[in-house]
Amino acid sequence: MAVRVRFAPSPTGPLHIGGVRTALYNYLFAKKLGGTFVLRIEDTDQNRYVDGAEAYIQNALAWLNISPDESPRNEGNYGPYRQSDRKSLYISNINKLVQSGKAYLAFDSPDELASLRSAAEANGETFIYNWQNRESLKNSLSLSEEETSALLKTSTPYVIRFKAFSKGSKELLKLNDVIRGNVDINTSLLDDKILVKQDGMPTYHLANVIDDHLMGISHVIRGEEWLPSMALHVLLYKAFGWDSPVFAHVPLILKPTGEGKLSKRDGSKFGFPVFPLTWDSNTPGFRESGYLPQALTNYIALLGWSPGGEKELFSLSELTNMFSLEAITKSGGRFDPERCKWFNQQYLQQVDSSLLVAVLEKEVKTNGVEKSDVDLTRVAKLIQNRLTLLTDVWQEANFFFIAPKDYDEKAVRKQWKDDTAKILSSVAELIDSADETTADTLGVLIKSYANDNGIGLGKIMAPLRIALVGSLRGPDVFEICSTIGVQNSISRINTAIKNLSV
RNA sequence: GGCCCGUUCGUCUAUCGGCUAGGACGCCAGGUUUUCAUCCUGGUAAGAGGGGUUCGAUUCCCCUACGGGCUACCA
Repeated sequence: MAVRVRFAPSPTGPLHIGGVRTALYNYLFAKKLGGTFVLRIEDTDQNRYVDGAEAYIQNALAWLNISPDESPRNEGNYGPYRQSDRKSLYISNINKLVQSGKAYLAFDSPDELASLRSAAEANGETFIYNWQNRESLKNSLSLSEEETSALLKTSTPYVIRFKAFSKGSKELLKLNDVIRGNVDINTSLLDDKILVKQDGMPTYHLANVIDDHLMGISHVIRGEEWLPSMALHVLLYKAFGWDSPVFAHVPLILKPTGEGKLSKRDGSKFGFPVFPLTWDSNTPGFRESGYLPQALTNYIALLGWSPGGEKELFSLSELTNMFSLEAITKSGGRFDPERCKWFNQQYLQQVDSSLLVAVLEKEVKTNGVEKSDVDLTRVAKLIQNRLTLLTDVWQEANFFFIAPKDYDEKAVRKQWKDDTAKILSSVAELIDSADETTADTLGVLIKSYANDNGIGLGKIMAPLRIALVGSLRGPDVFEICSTIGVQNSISRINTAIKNLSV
């Protein structure tokens, strides 16, 4: 049978990192087995629909290089790919279920049910709409045919419920999950879930089952929050007379503290992004925060799945080759921002420096540098292994383009001595007279000058760095000197002498 | 409360009955770099508790504890 999997988010806002991982696992599984990865938009709840969310989902997947083979943007032979466009399919199928007596109409109002629930709660009990009390509630099972059609004639609002269990039927339902193995469920404990809402729209459960069947979905890979619904879904497939797909419920991604699943608000709470792309000013994305897509997919793939072995860095195609549902972990994993950053740093060191040059070009412009002869490729190579995030670029490179305005006080106090000014002006002269100004020749020149004049190199290097950078950090001094050029270097040295010598 | 799932270093994980329990992040120390970072080397640190089964349990079973999920006319 053809492998077809789907990622089926609701367009209720930006896609968060847990959803991203579910999508990734679906993608990896499909690609590994030469199957098809489908994106279906589950927009049956019009109240929660958020404009732009669907576009966001597709853009996020595209950024991560895990775009679906079939989607609303790129339809295959199983469309439409939005549930709001599939309403007629739900209606025709649910009618079959009602006719066969496996589902029924219920006229109880939300208010009536709410008061039943709170009354039960007051007694320390739980109200469940199921075989134990459905005969005493207001529905097409308890009412006579005449009563029911009278209610329908007056357009009394109703929902359609699934008849989950009847007295005398088999209680034990054996379920299988690829990740969790066998799960036995007592179906007499199930409630009669609403399948069609008063507004005529299907609930998740109904739409999901019908769509997965109609779209030929072979494997349902989804979050663990759906595990309690698996029994209902299997029962629904049976009621329709359809085969169930294979189920795999992946564990949840937890907050860094472990208290509950990672939520949308945790990003700002813990100071890291939880969304792939920036959604608004309160919800920053990994992309805008300086993460590389391959770093994110690598980290997230390994949060809840492991190929074994001791390698950690894998490309998307390597992940694909090794992926298997069976190797997915059973327990939830905490999101660890530090580890995520480490992956990014590793990838940033491997990336082609042209990417950094592009970032540099932009930063140079936005930081108001008017004219600069500095070789951007050279700067990119010098700072590349100093970056953790792409957004670190300017912080690591600004002094190549802008002369220091302030000097690190602590460094100056420690390294700027009485004779520093004198030494540095000789160094400036030395640089000025140099025939060649590569980092190497400058290094040789200054070192031999120090040697010939009995001056410790320490008396030169630290002050020179302070003059050029403003503090004791950054790449090799001779490289900086050579990269910004002789004239720049000399002018910075003279400025420092003027500002720092008393 | 009820139902379901889970539990190996602080965190992510390996182990599919033989363990001196391996790797990675983090942290600590040393080295390289006359700066900082990178990089290298080393160190730190774990199978929730109690019962079984077995020659032998981290691994299989049961109980307890703890954690998580679900319990909507949301997905």
